[in-house]
Amino acid sequence: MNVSEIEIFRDFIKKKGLRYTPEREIILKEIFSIHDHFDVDELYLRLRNKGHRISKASIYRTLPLLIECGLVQEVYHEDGHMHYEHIYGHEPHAHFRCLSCRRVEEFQDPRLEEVAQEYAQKYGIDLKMTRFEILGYCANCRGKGGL
Amino acid sequence: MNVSEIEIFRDFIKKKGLRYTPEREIILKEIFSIHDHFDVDELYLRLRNKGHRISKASIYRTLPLLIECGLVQEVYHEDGHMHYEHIYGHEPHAHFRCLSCRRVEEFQDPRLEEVAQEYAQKYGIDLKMTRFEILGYCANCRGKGGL
DNA sequence: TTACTATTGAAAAAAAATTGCAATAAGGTC
DNA sequence: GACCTTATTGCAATTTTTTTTCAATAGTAA
Ligand SMILES: [Mn+2]
Ligand SMILES: [Mn+2]
Ligand SMILES: [Zn+2]
Ligand SMILES: [Zn+2]
Repeated sequence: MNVSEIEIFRDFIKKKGLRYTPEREIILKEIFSIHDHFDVDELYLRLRNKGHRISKASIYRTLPLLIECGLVQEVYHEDGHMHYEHIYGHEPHAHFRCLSCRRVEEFQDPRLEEVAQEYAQKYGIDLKMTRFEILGYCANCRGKGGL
Repeated sequence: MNVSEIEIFRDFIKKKGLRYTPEREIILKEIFSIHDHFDVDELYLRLRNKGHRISKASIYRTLPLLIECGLVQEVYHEDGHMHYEHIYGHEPHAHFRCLSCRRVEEFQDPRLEEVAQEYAQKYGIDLKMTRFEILGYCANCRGKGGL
């Protein structure tokens, strides 16, 4: 676990005139220890299992801050709730999701960033993030009659 | 309003052994009369204002069917709920969303489809849909201090 | 230390989506 | 058309997700 995401978060919090609390740091650290996509409930349970008594309200309040400073991203909405991932220190990547087995695969392609950059440049946009998703049936699931 | 989406939907419903009801057709027609992104509540209110007494439950039950047969798509999740659009008869397109004014712009780029096709081919995926989103601050909003 | 005020957890509330159920009606068969 | 089977409907209740309220706590600057 690198220390730089902590510095980034603290600087961001300070610059906004907010307060850097233990709860915020614990949430940040936990998120960067998850090397997968996660949702609020998973994060909450993980913290809880480690003995932390951090409320879901605090998680819901902290996530937007982490997203705003570019450390975390909403990845996809599935089963009625959002799924997240930490992104600092990772190359931007796209996601394939199987509509049947719900497997999620990541992949990269420089053309995706290119398209985003060019569009941002053309319209004077301050680009914050991109999301590219492919939905379909994986090789194992295709032909098995959909769901 | 083309008739072909109706045929597609009816064929799909029949092939699944389901029943083609007036409610389902009314929902379909209404969706194809909205030339914009919409959410469940907007759709419900539009139907209601036209005198239809279609329940939200029916809308929530019908949307997955329309998505499954490729007529409708989830576009983005914002303000805690999903937003949709009809896609039949439209070129695949990407979305830019301004994080400040929430404006949504559409644009096309053949490279996006290329990337998706190539990935699907490579891994034997039965591709159903792709979603490409750019998030950032539009030319009007940038520099105005974020939110 | 003191003062100010942002943050917290817990509970309540709000919002979104799903489900149970009795009445209805689609659509196949005669 | 009449009849039968069973999917679908609206409504209300429920579940799930997210936000908000509020009193207690605690971060930060002076
Ligand atoms: Mn990922
Ligand atoms: Mn669109
Ligand atoms: Zn699969
Ligand atoms: Zn804007």
